[in-house]
Amino acid sequence: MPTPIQQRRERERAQRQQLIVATARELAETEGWDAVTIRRLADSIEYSQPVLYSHFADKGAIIDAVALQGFAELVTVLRSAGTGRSGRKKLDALAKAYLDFADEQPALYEAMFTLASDLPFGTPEAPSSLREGYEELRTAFAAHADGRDVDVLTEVGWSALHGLATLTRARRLRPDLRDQRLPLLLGLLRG
Amino acid sequence: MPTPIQQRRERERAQRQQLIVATARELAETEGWDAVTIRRLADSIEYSQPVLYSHFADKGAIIDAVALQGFAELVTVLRSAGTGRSGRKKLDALAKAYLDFADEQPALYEAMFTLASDLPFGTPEAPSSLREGYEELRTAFAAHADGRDVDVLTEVGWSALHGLATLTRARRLRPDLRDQRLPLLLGLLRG
DNA sequence: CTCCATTGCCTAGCAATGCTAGAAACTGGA
DNA sequence: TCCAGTTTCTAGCATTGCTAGGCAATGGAG
Repeated sequence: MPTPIQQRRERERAQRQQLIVATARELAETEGWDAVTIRRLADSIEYSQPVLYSHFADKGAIIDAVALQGFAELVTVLRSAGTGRSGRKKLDALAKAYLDFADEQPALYEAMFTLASDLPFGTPEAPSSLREGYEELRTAFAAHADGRDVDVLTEVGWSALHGLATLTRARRLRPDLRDQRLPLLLGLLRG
Repeated sequence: MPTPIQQRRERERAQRQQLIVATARELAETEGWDAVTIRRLADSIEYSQPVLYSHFADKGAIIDAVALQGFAELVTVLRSAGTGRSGRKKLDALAKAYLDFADEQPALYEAMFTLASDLPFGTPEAPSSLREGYEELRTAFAAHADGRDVDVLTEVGWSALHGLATLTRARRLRPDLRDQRLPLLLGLLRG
């Protein structure tokens, strides 16, 4: 039975936790993840370092929290790109939305896919946004399965998008071909 | 005009440099890149830390050297997978070889694609193995271009393989669908 | 209003890391 | 045997993630 005063404290605590995550994300996006140190975060939120450790077990947990936020946002981005469309148009819109997301928030995407330390993925307690994101993609691919297994197609399509996103960011692909890659991929995917 | 004795010294130096790279790679593969510290490398090669810095500007340069070695090996792997085959068989073999390479030497692959600090890629002095690797893939894709731009197709195909490799390693794909993904991708790629 | 227990917070520090300055030791020729 | 030049090592710095132990604020009881 929580007293009102305890409730207020928990509220403030949750708020501060959110501030930590937001600060980490912002700093990562502007100066890169290397610049995200516990000391700088502590300075930013105007608390001492141990306070951070009362919210998160270690630095990795902070990154995980940012990643999780990223997945949640990716879901909403994909959803809004998909609503009102279907078939080919839906797939095109989702793919473009996915690449734009990765392109516009590279540090966030990095947290989600190369920094996050083993977020539970295939497990029951996979944070729901992960599964939801997958489902969102799946509905777009379903229309183009054409006899093929929808899940396999989704995984392969997602992998292609992910590879495109990461190799583009690492500048390993020719800039002058940039606008031709996604159309070609979409052509492949719809058979 | 180098005296013989200088030559010997340079030879020994090159040998030691190679030892550093090999040690870093081995340690990374067995214990992960986090375990690769300058101190441990120095201990392993039985020299003090500053000696390492007489070979490499910083730790990143060591990783880059490992990555470069990886690209050279990837080229030979792809070549040997491709020789004697053509058309569909060649593409299949190359793709499988690529994924096997990434799967069997995850730390090496990580050095090549997520750790390497800006190896010059699109530039004139892109270490030749990078361009050679791309060319090797390109020849395999050329047979299936079918009107499409070969370079775009190669980049997209490569991205898909890369995405598959990284997402698989991060355990974000369903293990039970593992054997179905590559065949489906190959089906897409050949049109 | 005063006291006190509980909770929350901060100061100070540890161990490990990448990297470097300066001294010491070795090398090979005179 | 000695010396100049190079190579190597010892010792240390600054920064990092993380933690122990003490201090202070908070809010209820008398």
